[in-house]
Amino acid sequence: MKNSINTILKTSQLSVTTNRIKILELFQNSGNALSHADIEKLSGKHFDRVTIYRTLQTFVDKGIIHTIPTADNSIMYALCKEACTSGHHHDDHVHFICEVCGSTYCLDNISLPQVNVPKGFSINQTNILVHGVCKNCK
Amino acid sequence: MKNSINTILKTSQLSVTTNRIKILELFQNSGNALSHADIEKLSGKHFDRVTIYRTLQTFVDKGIIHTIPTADNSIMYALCKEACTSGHHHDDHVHFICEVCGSTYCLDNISLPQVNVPKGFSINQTNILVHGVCKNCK
DNA sequence: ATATATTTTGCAACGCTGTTGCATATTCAT
DNA sequence: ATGAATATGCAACAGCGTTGCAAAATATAT
Ligand SMILES: [Mn+2]
Ligand SMILES: [Mn+2]
Ligand SMILES: [Zn+2]
Ligand SMILES: [Zn+2]
Repeated sequence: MKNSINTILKTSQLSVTTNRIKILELFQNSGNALSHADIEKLSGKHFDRVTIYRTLQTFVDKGIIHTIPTADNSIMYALCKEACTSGHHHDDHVHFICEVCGSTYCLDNISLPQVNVPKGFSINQTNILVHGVCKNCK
Repeated sequence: MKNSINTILKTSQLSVTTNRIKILELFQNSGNALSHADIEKLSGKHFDRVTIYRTLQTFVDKGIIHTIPTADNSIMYALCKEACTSGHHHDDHVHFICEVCGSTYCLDNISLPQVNVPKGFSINQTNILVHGVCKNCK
């Protein structure tokens, strides 16, 4: 496990630091999306707030994680499962937020629906956010 | 026009004030969605920042306007066109953000696509945000 | 129309989230 | 091991939104 984290960081041309290893571990162990606040709590406040912001931004830039816009204007982050690279994300999947447990899921196995727009409009990117109850909470 | 604004406010059991009339006029004249910052600019800073926050929140509570979550974590507001009432919104339509002019459209005439979720998940609400180029900018 | 009660507004102060500059510490390459 | 490059922590700051409270505006009753 720690080996694969090493690989992820090195192939992204990032220094391997305690901080980055710990944050990547949190994502891998969680499975679901995490917020900045989640990471602060889960890490036991061992590293600085600013460092977490910078680490998350770096990971997004490198295509290691992607952001998930939410209805309450917080930002969630989740590991990229598809072949995302530096500056080129391919995370076009539905995101699901459970109203009971609060978990945010990346539904990457679900087909993205076709969205219709009026004549003259053209689509570049589609974000779909679904609220409901997850399978663990039903 | 001012008469219909009067009606909107009174049927929502709200006092008719200069402030609320002005903000409703801005929405009616704009046609597209507005942010808090937009309103501050358009109103010429004649009323307080806090009053705008409270007015927007009141309008949302009363079912006069609805919020639109955006990918850059700002909040946009738009007039409710469907029969929204206090505490019960029915604004299930696609929102479109033009990457050229920045306008946010409520596409209430477009059919909402069917989103598939895995077995065991149930849907309560769907938010669809489309980025692209609008008909005025193509 | 006037007086009273209710609601709204503006101001000041505050909290939360995220950012930047810079000196120090850590990691990397030789 | 040494020096260069990179990452971190700290402090300070900015922006956005919230709250308490007194003054002003609006609605209601007489
Ligand atoms: Mn995702
Ligand atoms: Mn809308
Ligand atoms: Zn759940
Ligand atoms: Zn446009």
